[in-house]
Amino acid sequence: MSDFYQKVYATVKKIPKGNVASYGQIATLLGNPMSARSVGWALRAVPDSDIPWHRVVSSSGHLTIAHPDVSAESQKLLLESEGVTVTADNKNKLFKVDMITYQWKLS
DNA sequence: GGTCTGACTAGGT
DNA sequence: AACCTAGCCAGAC
Repeated sequence: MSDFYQKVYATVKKIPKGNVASYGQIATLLGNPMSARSVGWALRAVPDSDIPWHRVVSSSGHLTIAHPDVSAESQKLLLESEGVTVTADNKNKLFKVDMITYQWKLS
């Protein structure tokens, strides 16, 4: 397991319940603003369910998940269970959250 | 060690 | 507003 993965997981764990963060935001916190794609790559291989990966969405708020065993619908349910409103676009083919309201803001 | 791929993004059509 | 393109970085081969 590379340091990069560890950093990503550690940062994702810090996202408060009921909030979401973008891939780019995570990357910025790691010190590499341009490595948003790599953040997604790390989340793809999340080792345990102890990590709130569902709180990470694209910068536009879309649930652009691509995982063999987990669907965007599962992510939607997880977010809603934390009080995050998830809207459905294009007849449930794509979900998204309101970043203005729910994006993780550092204090 | 070069190439390809992708849970990304910002900017342009 | 939906779609396309070009940069980015880390992993897999």
